[in-house]
Amino acid sequence: MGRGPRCSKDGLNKGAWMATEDKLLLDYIKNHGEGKWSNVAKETGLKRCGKSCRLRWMNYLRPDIKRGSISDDEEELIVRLHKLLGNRWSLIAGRLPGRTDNEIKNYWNSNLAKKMAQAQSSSQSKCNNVIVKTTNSPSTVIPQQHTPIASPGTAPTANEVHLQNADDFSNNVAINSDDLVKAVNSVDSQMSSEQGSPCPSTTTTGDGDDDHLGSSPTNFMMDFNTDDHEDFCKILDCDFANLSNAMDDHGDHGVDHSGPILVLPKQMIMDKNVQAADFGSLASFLESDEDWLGNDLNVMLS
DNA sequence: AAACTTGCCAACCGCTGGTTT
DNA sequence: GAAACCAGCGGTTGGCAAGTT
Repeated sequence: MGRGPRCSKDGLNKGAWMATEDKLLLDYIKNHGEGKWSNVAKETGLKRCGKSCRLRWMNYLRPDIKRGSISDDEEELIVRLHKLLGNRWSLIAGRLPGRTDNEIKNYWNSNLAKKMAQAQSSSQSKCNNVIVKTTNSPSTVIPQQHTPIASPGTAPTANEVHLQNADDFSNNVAINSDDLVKAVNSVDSQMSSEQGSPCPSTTTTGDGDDDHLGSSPTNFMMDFNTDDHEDFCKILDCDFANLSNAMDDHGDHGVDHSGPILVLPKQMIMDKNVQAADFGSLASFLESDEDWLGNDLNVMLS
């Protein structure tokens, strides 16, 4: 696409970083702040490309990085977030203070993927159906034609689960999960600007304005996992148009949704009186031990 | 003790999207 | 508008340590 390689390989070091290289990079960041990675090599004499420097800083040298094993709570959060977001490691990491996307990705691949695969194989033998949950009627059981998206241990795929008839939509609302991700990002930036500071759940590196730690998202899921559902409601309030569009479009089966669709109980979303309050119940729903993206929330693609 | 296997994790690679020139 | 630059993301790889045969 008209661009050469970003990291010229000539004369650059590769592989594990030496302590002296770390020191050069740390000194540079101390003096100049994060960013301008392409200048690091020029100004420090470090024989590493900017990309490599950035990675070293983000994954290892940053002072707020939490070392040590992943706790049970963190693991549970990773599993839940992965169900919601798929392999969007940076988004997941943004909700685990001190953890890097690389660390979470590695942890998933080496630990959780296997666990999830085992859990899935045991549960799949019990049930090969997808349940569409409705507010006013008993759950509708639909023959599963494919593995639902976000099945444990796998990234979301373009699999499809067909409803038996269009009436099954009547009590449900479709939310494009990509829109949900946008909403999460949107509220992140909104809350950051409201607070005029980086995410309260992440620590800053020191003194300056350029102490932004990457995207510094709010710790929405961590907060959400406490009893405070306010942030979750905020998300859906602040970018409700996205969700509504996906919802409105869903009656038209010709609409091309780019991502997987979550089907939620319609009443939970449509009733203006409960717009905020009922997302608390949605929060409770998501909080529950139910397999909310696998079965109780039907996941499908248009 | 040596050879082999397995698992972990830091780092690399290719790609994308946003911004600048 | 095109090209170049840059930051960032997710998939993959390679080296190392621990465990097993």
